Amino acid sequence: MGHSQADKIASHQRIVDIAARRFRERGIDGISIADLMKEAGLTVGGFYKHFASRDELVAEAFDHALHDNDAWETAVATAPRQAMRTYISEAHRDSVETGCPLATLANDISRSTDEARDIYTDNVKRVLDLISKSLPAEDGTNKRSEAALVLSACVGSVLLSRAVSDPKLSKQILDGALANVLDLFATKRSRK
Amino acid sequence: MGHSQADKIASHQRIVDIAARRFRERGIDGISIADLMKEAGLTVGGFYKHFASRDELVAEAFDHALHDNDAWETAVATAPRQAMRTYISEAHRDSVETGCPLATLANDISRSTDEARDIYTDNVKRVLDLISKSLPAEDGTNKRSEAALVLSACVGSVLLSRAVSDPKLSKQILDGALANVLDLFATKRSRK
DNA sequence: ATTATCTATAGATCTATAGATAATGC
DNA sequence: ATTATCTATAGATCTATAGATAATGC
Repeated sequence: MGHSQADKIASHQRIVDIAARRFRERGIDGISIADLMKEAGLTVGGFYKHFASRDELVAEAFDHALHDNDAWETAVATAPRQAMRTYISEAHRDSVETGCPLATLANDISRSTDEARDIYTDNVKRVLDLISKSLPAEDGTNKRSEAALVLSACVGSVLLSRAVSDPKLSKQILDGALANVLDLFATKRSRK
Repeated sequence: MGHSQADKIASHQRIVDIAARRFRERGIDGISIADLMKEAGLTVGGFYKHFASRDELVAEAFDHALHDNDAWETAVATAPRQAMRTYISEAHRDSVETGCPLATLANDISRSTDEARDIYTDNVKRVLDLISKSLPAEDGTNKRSEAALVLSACVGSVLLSRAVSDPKLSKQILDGALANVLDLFATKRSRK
C-alpha cells in the first residue's frame, strides 16, 4: 500500500467520497468509522491523521456532497425541462447514495452545524436563481415564488417516492409532480 | 410511583409519545433508551417489559406519529386552503417534534421496515385522495396528478425551510410555495 | 528523518439482561 | 402471588489514542 503524500491526498478524498455516499444511504449514524475506512481499503487507526474528529468528516462529507451537485445546476441552467425530467425520476429515486443532497440531507442538515447549513443554503440560493431564470416570463408571474414551488416539488416528490412502499404510488407521485412542474416551464397561462 | 396495570399503559403511551417527538427532533439515533425513559420519569431497566427491542419502540413511535396526523387530514378535507396555510408555515417549520411525520420521517422511513413503510404509504394515499377531492374540477385537469404536486410541495418546502440557515430565504421558500399551491386550489386556469 | 498506515486497546456509550423492591390485585 | 419498576451490570460497539511498522523524501 502507498505511503506517499499523493497517496494520502487520494486516501483522504476516497474516505470523504465514501462517507458522502454512505451518510446519504444509511444516515450519519448508519456506518462506523471502522467500516468507512475498511471500504476505503484502510484501517481505523489512520483515521485521525486525516480528521480531527468524526464530526469533521461529517462536515467534509456534506460539503463534498453539496459541491458534487454542480452537474445538476448546469443542467438546470442549460436545459431546465430535461433537468426536471432527470431529477423527478425513478432513476434518481433509486440512487440515494449519489442522489441530490438537497433532498437526502435536508433533515440531517437542519440538525447540523451553522457551517454545513450555510453551504446548503448557498446551494439552495443558486438553484432557486437558476430555476427562476429558466421560468417563462409572463404578466403577473412572480418567478422567484414559482421557483420555490418547483424546488420544493423536486425535493418533496423524490423523498416521498422513496419512502412509499407501493411501487405504483411511488411512480404516480413522480409522474404527477413532474407533469405539473413541466407545465410551469412551458405553458402560457392566464389567471383570474 | 404507580405500579398498577393502568399505570403501565400510561407509561407505555408516554414512552411512545416522547420517542415519537425526539426521533423527529433528533433522528432515530439521536437519543438513547436511558434518556427517553428518564424523560418519561422512569429508568432504563423497565424498558424491556414494554418493548421487545429498541427497534420495536421505533416502529411504535413511527406508527404513533403517523396516526397522530389525523387532525391535518381532517383539515385538508374540510378547509383545504386553510390547511395549506397551516402546513406551509413558519409555525410548522419551527415545531419539528410535533410536525408532520410525512415530511420529517420521509428519510428515516425509506430506510425502515416494510411495516413502517406500509403505514406511511397508507397515510400518503389518504392525503393524496383528500387533496385530490379538494382541488377544483376543470377541463383537462388531472386532479390526482396535481395532488402529487401539492403534497410534494408541502413536504419539500417545509424540509427546505428547516435546513436553510438564512431566515429570509426560509420564509421566501414557504411564501413562494404556499402562494402557488393556493393558486391550484382557487384559480381557474386555461392552458394551451 | 519523516510520515502514512497499521495493530492493539483504553474509555465511553448504548442495548439488553438479571435480580431486587415495592406496589397491585385476586 | 403477581407484576411494574428499580438498581446494577454484562456484553457489544464505537470513537479516539498510543505505539509499531514500513514506505517516502530530503
